[in-house]
Amino acid sequence: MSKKKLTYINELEKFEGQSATLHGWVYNKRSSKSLIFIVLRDGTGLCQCIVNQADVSAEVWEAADSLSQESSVAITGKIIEDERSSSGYELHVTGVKVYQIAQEYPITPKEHGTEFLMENRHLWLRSQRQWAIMRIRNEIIFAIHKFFQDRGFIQMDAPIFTGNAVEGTSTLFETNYFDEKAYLTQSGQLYGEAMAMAHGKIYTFGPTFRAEKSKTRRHLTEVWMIEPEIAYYDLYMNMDLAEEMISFIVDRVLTRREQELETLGRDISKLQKVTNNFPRITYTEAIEMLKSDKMRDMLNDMETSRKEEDPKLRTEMAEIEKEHGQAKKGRKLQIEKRLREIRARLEEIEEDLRNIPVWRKSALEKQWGDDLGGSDETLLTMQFDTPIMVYGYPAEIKAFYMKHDPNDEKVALGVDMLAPEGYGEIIGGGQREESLDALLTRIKEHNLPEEAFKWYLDLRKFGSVPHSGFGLGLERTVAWICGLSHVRETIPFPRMLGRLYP
RNA sequence: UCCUCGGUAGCUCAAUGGCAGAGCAUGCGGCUGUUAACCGCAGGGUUGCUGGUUCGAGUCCAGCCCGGGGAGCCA
Repeated sequence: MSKKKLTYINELEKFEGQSATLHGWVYNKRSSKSLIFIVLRDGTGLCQCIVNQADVSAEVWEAADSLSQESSVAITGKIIEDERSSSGYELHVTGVKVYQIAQEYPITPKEHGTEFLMENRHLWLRSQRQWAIMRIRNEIIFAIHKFFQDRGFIQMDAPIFTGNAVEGTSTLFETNYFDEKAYLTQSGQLYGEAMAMAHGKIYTFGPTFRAEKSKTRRHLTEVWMIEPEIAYYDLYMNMDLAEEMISFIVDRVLTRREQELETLGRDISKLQKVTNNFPRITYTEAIEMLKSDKMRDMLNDMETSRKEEDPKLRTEMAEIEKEHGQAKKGRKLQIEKRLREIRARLEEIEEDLRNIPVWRKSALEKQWGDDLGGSDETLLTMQFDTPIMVYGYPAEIKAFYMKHDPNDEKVALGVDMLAPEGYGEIIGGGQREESLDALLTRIKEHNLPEEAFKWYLDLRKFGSVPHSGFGLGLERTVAWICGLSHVRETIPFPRMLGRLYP
């Protein structure tokens, strides 16, 4: 006896001319007197199903007519190639089996605001854009595993509960662990180092938590991090690895998820430039770039172009508002959509004009020793087409475990990778301090409890070796590759300040 | 925590201090190839909350609540 199998929309070409049954949900329905068009969604794609009253029984017609948006249904019919269908195929219905008629589905085929969509995240995931993003996220996750597994890395898991605040800087979520204080991890790195001493090359892949009250398009409180850690790697080998990994991921997404990128309207040419040879600039060079005349000119140009754009948009707005009164229905909708776009852009311009002086001040007055802010990172990445790597930060602003440059004690061998197009830091890492004495000194300098790091210090007592690693933020990577304006759309159920539901 | 913008029908948005409206969604009717289909009719409101100014407040003022994105911090 043959096993029962389902037919999916993404394999319809195999069934051309044959009868097939699709199981899914009603994405949209349109009808005239004797024709009903059902756009069916089955998780693999969309297929338009046509019910012709002349071809079906009264029962089937009534069943089709009763379908509402997101009703669950099995539809049987002949698969026909047809240019009028977006997928290239459509189904001429002969049978309809209703599983459930959906109540009024809240997400209508219309624009919605973010607050409403976030409240309905559990349903929003069914929408086309969200569907495409999740498939790209999956592709990125799979690419990361493939990249490391092909290179002999062992995936190991760091604990999520930790007994101490690792770097002493970030705000962590505190939990009660059988009457003992425990924190949700902000990084698996220290444990990664222990695992690398056992297996040579390892990577962790898991959730990390930050309790900081950041409300921006780049922040979540729960994010997934990928943290490779490699024995006998120095900073430069570490940078080579990070660059190869990012190039590999982007290439996989470009070749295997082209359709989804198109659904998102992503400018693929920008991703095609991401093929190794990322610029590597030292922190000191970055500071010089920020303080340069070129940077000043660029900011002035930005300000001028925003100021010129503003009146142009206002003129256009006045013109189409005037036209709106006597416009026909279709044109009216078009005008209203454009008006919303213009209003949104005007708000952006207003905000930019408020921010540019702040950015200019931050960049031009930057001193060696200052940390780089979000705007500084954006300004730096605007000079390049690919991600860039900034390395050799002032030791003072970096974590205690980072190795210092033997040639310059003030410099730490840390590296950040900044994504282009303003997506900010996607990777942070570096070479770790392998000397027991140096680590003990740093722990004292940072006022950290030596006792909590006893096991970590053991790694420097028993066969300590030079080693390096980095952490990749999955959500920011997904946001960048998908070209999204906010990280909240990169994870099925985002956790952020004020958002614990659904 | 600070700065800034916002909250009007289920949803997206209008409304000089002067009768709370449109589109979508829903229900009913019409239409034989629709692509956010279209056309007609109908139902649908504590204008975030509390107080104040005013003959009169969605609109002005104060406080609070909720949300957007920016600073700090970070992936």
